[in-house]
Amino acid sequence: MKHGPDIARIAALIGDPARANILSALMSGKALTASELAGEAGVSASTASSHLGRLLEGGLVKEARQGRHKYFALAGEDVAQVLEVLMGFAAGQGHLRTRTGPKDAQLREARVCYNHLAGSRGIQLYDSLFARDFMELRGDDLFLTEAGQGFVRTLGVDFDQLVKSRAPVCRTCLDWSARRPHLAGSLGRALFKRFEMMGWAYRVRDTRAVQFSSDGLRQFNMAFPVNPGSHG
Amino acid sequence: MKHGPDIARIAALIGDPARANILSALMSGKALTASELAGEAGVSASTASSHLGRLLEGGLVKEARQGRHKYFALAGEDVAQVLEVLMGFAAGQGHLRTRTGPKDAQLREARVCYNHLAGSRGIQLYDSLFARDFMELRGDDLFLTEAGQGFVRTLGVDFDQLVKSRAPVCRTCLDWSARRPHLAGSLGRALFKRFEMMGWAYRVRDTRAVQFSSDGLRQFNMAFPVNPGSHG
DNA sequence: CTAATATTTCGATCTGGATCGAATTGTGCG
DNA sequence: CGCACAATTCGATCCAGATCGAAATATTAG
Repeated sequence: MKHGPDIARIAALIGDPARANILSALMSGKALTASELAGEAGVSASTASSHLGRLLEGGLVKEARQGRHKYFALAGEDVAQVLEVLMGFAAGQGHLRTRTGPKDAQLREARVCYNHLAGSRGIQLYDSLFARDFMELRGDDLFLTEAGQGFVRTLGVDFDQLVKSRAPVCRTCLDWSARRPHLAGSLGRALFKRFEMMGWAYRVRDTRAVQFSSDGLRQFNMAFPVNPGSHG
Repeated sequence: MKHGPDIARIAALIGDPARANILSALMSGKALTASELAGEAGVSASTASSHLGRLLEGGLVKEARQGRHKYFALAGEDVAQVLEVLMGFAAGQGHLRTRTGPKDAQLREARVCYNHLAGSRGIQLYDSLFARDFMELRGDDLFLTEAGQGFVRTLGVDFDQLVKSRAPVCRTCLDWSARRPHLAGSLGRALFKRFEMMGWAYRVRDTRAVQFSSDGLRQFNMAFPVNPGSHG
């Protein structure tokens, strides 16, 4: 009866507890098999398969066969974005599934959002890039400046490679806890991958939490300093 | 079976077509009666009432009795935010309920997001405030600079009044069409209200679309100039 | 090829919740 | 007070879809 995008369709997909659990599990960015996801969601393999079929058709997840396993992952950052915002709202509603624990604080500090860094550290990264004129807005899109491109290269990011692929390099993703944008896009993913490779940070098993090593945090803070009050 | 916020609960609320229509209708920012919403959703009064009860309990809408009518509105900007992002994703999925028409182009240009300006004009406003150093980031939050406070006063916004109320003055809302943040918060609301009062823009009946008058647009462009490539 | 494991399909069941119309309650108007 | 209209409650119906177990199918390992 109405105009506008069909939000009911996709909200209904997320609205089932089993599917929501599946999607939440995939927010870690790791691709998981159908049986693993069945376990996460607490349902039988057959029901999980049915749910995955639906999510697939709905464009929320994608599959990748690999050997005898079939791996599932979120279809893209758009999906992660939607889930982030939903989580942010649900959390704000005070309807946390489990009471707020120490794990939660860690998630606010640093976590992975599908494949890029989120949480306070993610925001720090985003702000720092702006503050140092490494990133800027042109029209409606984010771009790295010349200086910014040089900068990320010093961090070991193959920038030319990123540009070659058709995926957007810089993109905004809204933060779960702080309600502030942070850096997504292929650059966001590449940077986080570098942090992992350089041993600055690592993922906590079976969680979205990201743990910085003490030395890694120092290096991170040097690479992405914060100058309060000088956004731009 | 999992950690993290209960997104299924709220997604399920949005996931019903009738409720989604109700929420979409409320995105116009206007408060509507139960019967009006029933009409929007295309269901009987009794079912609408039931849905509204659910939405109320779920914290997505709030009610305000006024005379013999009971007006419903979105519970807050958080809700509008969630709906915006969902719409953005659904639209990107190519699952528009109706094919993209002229109306749609107008929505991209300027529309109301709950109570503040969104679309290209909303982004222009947001960017311009940054470019002219009227708004800045301190830590995780947005603030108006001294100059910015003076500026909005020249537009007729009672800034002190905004600060007095406990609601956040500046807040980010992610844009539906352009995937870029724009200004929400009580300032976003106040500014849009001023645009209406000054006759710069008016809402198109029964739509979220915002139409600028030709003179109003000129004034708007003067007040919020765009300097491409100089974000900050 | 055969065995083992992963995944999907099928058939059957069961239930939450969406829906409506009629009756009831609530509120303001005259 | 009583009428008119708004809104909710109630009772009844009905169905999409969530679920499972078992059987069928795929895929790799040996």
